[in-house]
Amino acid sequence: MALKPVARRLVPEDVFDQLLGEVVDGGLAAGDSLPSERRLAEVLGVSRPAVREALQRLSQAKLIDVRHGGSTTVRDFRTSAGLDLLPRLLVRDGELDPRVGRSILQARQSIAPAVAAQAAVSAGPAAARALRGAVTQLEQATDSEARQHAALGFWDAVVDAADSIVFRLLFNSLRLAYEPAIAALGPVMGAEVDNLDGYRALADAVAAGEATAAHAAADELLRPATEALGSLMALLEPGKP
Amino acid sequence: MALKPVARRLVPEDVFDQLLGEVVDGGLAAGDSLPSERRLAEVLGVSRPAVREALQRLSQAKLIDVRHGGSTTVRDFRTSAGLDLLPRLLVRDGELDPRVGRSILQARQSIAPAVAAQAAVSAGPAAARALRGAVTQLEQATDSEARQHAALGFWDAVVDAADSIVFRLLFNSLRLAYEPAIAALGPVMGAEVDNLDGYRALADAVAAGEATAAHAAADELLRPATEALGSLMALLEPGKP
DNA sequence: TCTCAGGTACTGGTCTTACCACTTGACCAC
DNA sequence: GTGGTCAAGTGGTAAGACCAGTACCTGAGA
Repeated sequence: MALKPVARRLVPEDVFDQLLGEVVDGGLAAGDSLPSERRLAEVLGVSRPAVREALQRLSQAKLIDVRHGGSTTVRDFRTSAGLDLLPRLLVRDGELDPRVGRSILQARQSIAPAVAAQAAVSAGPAAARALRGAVTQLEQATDSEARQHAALGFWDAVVDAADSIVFRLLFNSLRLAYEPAIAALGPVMGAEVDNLDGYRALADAVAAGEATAAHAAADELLRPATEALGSLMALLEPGKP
Repeated sequence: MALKPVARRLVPEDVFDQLLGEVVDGGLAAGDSLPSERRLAEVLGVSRPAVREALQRLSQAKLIDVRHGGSTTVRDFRTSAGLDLLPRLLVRDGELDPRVGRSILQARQSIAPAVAAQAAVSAGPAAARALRGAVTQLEQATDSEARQHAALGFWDAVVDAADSIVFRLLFNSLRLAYEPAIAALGPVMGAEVDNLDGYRALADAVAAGEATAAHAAADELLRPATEALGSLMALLEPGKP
């Protein structure tokens, strides 16, 4: 019996999602003016504070520009939004955007080896222990989804070992985008998380402080999935703009 | 007579900043409970909606956990916050945190070459033109600060050429952290933005589609500043934890 | 006819108050 | 122990009012 928590839609959250959708889908183009708070509240059938909360959140995400006394306008999210917008771009209306997914895997392929190399430089005994523990977790995971979660835990340990606040926050942002998509990504990532030798090699290199080896191990570990999704995308969108 | 615009503190913004400071400075540890909204409003002398807006923004930044009916608790921002928090961490109380700054330059050193390489792969004629225009801007900038802004414009063009939504949002996040610190970073970055040959070499490599050369050019361009700040930090904090 | 000061209508910013919905914990009956 | 009930406290939402800043139009003066 698989029960799941009931989804409770909060009003400002709903308003936020609706406006966000309009902005990222282009229904509201950059430079457009939004209706006034009172008008929005009336149209949506909610109170003004609810609209206000949603607008403030959009403003914090750099998606709109609110000016006291003037009208609030839509910004170009591609040039202003930060990485925290990524989860909202990857899964839209419950569906994965394959172009965003490919971009994530490409970025991962570029960045993860660098993180691994830095982890090898700064890792102490405690970090090495944590890394080995993560490998054990990975070995004990039974199904593919559990292994994907364990793999996230492994990379979490690598990022910890790297001891970099930027890499840490960057990892958090990417994980936030990745986690909701784990089930959908199972087929693509299955081979990668089954490659236990790859994880062991990476963990050993980091623990031994061998930056070059760690870099290479991470690159090898991730490359198959990156290339698999890359060629898959090339098939799906032959005439990419 | 040098007048400057009066700082218009908006109430929710002020509340947000105060609570944010408590969270990142450890005055409120992870797991701690915040006072109720009514209590906070009373203590701070503002209305509840104002407090609410601030709390919602903290919640969106993944810094607190708000539960209907229960108390709102502080989360561990190191494991939950996204990269959009970076600007707030880099400059705190008007001062730069050198450890965060060093982390940013290290991450830049790791990531930028990868972006340059991908730009070389995907750049079309338009992107190459934009890149050359950015170099021209850089050549025409007179003082150091203008050159730093022009350098940002150059990297903006590189990121555009890479045609990756993740790299684009990542760049936006880093730029948002970097821009307020430009004046303070002048001494460290001066030599880098004076290295016009380095930018030209990188632009040429990207325009020519030579990924390996672009990677190397970007690495060379950024390395001096990275190492300069790295050794500076090593001096400042000999017993880094 | 042009220019610009002033008014006016509309926008976001803030507060107050009230009520609803949910969680918690204590108490009580079974 | 188990489950039900209730009260108190919390966040969620709404309505209305007023303050503060902006955009625009209007009319007097040049």
